[in-house]
Amino acid sequence: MAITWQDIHKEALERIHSRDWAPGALIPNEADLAAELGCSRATVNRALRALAEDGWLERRRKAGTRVAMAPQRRARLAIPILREAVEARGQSFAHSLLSRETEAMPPLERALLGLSAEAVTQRVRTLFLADGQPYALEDRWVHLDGAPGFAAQELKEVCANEWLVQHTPFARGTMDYLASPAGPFEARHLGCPEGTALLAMERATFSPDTAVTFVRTHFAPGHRVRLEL
Amino acid sequence: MAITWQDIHKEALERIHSRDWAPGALIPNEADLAAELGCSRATVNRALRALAEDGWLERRRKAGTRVAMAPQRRARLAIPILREAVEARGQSFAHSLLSRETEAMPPLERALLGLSAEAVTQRVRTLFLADGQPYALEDRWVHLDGAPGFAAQELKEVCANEWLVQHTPFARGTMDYLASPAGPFEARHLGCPEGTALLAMERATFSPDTAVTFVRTHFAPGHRVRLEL
DNA sequence: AATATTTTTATGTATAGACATAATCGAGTC
DNA sequence: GACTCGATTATGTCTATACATAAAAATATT
Repeated sequence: MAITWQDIHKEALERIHSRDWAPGALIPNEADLAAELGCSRATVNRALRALAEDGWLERRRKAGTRVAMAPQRRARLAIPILREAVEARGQSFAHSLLSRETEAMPPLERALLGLSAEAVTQRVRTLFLADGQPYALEDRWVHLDGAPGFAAQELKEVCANEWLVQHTPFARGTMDYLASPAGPFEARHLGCPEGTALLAMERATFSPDTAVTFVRTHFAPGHRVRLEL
Repeated sequence: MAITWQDIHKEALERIHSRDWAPGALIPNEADLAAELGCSRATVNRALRALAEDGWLERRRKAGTRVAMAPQRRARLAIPILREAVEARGQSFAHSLLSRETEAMPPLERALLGLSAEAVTQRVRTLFLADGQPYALEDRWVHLDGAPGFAAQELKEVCANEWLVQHTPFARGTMDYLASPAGPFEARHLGCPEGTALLAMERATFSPDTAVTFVRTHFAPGHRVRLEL
């Protein structure tokens, strides 16, 4: 077959790696590259666009394409779906509902979701186990108006996380990672001393219309989030 | 102008959000969509491919395109370049070299980089300041064979991080986030009590040929990493 | 010299048409 | 039923061409 855009992609990456195209330098324009490499401009465009999306190149109309000063500025993170993360390691997955109450959100969390004090929310706390060992402790508030049907749902089989993923239209959100010392609650359920440094994740989720849920998850001691670059 | 791929992208996202195209369901093929929406198949392809890259759709040859069961499974993380992160918040950026010695890597870190015990490495510790306040504490090993010129470099003006980014061909690596209690060294330099829960990042970097560097960075208390979904 | 206007140019994108490729489906076979 | 194998089909990609658009560079105007 003819030259594929992957060929061009590979060739360009090699030129970047070899510093033939040095960081900050302007590279030849698409038309010239197409002529040099023996393919159409569209193919070159496809390859260079992919490299730009991954942060290797910076492109601007008329100004041309240059190698990024700090290459590889973006990484993809697979959003953890707890069940999959656990089962991918060949461990058994289980969860147990610790508590579920209709409870107003604290002002701080409420502000993050942009909800008024009148919004009705439910607090659900769940412990996740991998091979019977504590894996993560989830503290979740669900905005009932944003998740119709949630209140009526038993959470024995399906955990809150999975129910929401499958039943609410998801649009956007934020996810923060931070370190947090274990409080009495986390210490008891994760089986570690109070004050242990734990990795925590805070996630706010919005449907196209309104806020849906805010979660704070504490992971068991030693947990890591890995990104491949 | 004619219909753009962004139009199709938006239209498709709306159909997903409205559950007109429900999770798991098969959507019409490209040719049909092109006919329905009044554009060429290439335009539809561009839009659907973008949605697939962001995790909204799953595409397979012959099998067709379906809405992902757990939509939005990937997030982009902007890899922190400390100087940029600090300056983006309008704060002044400074760094101070705490120590620099030729020192063998501990076996654990060495194994991560796949280096033999003979590899010559330098250990560099740097404190980063934002508006004069401690921001992050970096503990770095540099494999001198993988970073030619590093040993001769003064690190007063340019910090190790920036020098390496600009002078070594970068290819791939891993990045882990974890929680770690402050030891005496971190406590002293970050100005917090020993045992404080700190967010830490471990990063291994490889050039096309060999391992380049391993870094462990402890961030000041309260630090967060944010991902936009 | 500062400012406004035009020209130029590299990337961005749409199109029709063609072929490649993977995977499913169904027909025929054992 | 289990299997092989070819037909079918949806996505993947390349091509050539055309025009759009942003922004830099050059030019004209004040």
